[in-house]
Amino acid sequence: MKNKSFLRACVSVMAKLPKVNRHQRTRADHSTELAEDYVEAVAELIEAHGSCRVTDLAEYFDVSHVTVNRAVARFQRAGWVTTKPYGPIELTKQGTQLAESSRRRHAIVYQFLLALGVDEKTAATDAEGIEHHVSPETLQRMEQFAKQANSKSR
Amino acid sequence: MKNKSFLRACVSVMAKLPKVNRHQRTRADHSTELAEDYVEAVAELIEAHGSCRVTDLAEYFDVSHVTVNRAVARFQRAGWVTTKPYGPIELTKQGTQLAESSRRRHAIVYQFLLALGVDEKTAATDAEGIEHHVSPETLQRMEQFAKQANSKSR
DNA sequence: ACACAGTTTTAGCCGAGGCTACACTTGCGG
DNA sequence: CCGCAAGTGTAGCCTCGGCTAAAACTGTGT
Ligand SMILES: [Mn+2]
Ligand SMILES: [Mn+2]
Ligand SMILES: [Mn+2]
Ligand SMILES: [Mn+2]
Repeated sequence: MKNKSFLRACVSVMAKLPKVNRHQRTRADHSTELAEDYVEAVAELIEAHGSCRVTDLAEYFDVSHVTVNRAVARFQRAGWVTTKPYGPIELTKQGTQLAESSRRRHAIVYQFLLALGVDEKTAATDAEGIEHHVSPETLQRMEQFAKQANSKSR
Repeated sequence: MKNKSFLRACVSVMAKLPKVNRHQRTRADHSTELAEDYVEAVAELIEAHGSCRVTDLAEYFDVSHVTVNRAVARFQRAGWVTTKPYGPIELTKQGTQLAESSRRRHAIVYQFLLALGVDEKTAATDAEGIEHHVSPETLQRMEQFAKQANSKSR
């Protein structure tokens, strides 16, 4: 019975797994996840078009402009972006910082997946979700691995 | 200006990133994420205690028993678990299958992070979030890497 | 100057996933 | 067999993140 032994293997691996509040951390990650994607997108769109409007973000994320509008209002309250009525969306100092660290992390995760041998499209998709759950320590390991793989292939 | 050049590097990496609907995939991942964690936990608890009750899950996830109750009702409607009033929670055939594949994926991601050099506690925490965003292709690469690292160290 | 198209905002709906307070079952120990 | 603690369920609240429909604003071309 191959299945039975696999089951036992799983059990033994997961039993050793330190279970101290890891679900709380994951829930916390999710609460900032959308904000991270938004500030990243705002930064990208400003660089690409010179400004970022509600409709740009709606198209970018493939959601309705109404959804964007309410999200932007939340993130304004949180201090990451600023907007005047009917005006473009800009990043605050904090927002810029968050965007930069998020983009750095996102880029590292993406390049890491490429270095691991994952194809570009899959790497892009997976990185979009994975990035928000990567701790500084893991990120550092990923960066190191990607750099190493890069230098070898050159 | 170190910062300026880093910024340009980020831009060039992310510009090449295939952006076809990756946010939709991430949103889809999130909609099944909790279900995956629940069936995993139910399987674990049944193995450990012989049965799984609402309070076990509440303690496991560190949420209120009410939250668990409603989630279990949702997952019963979805066909992953069964419960009778005031009775224990069991997995359906589908639920058992989902639990097995989720646990397998979770274990691989965890061992992969260990192989990458991440410490146990951090690996456990990060794996809890990352697991839900790892595609079959990426999972296969991670498994391969973990196996390789394991055989080297032996 | 003004109409009209495009953009933004508001109103109001939904489900998921968190909570507290309270009500109801169940299973024991005395 | 009864009472009480622990477990389970219900009622009702919240925020987030999705939607459609409709109203309000802006900016451009004639
Ligand atoms: Mn990102
Ligand atoms: Mn993302
Ligand atoms: Mn899991
Ligand atoms: Mn998880």
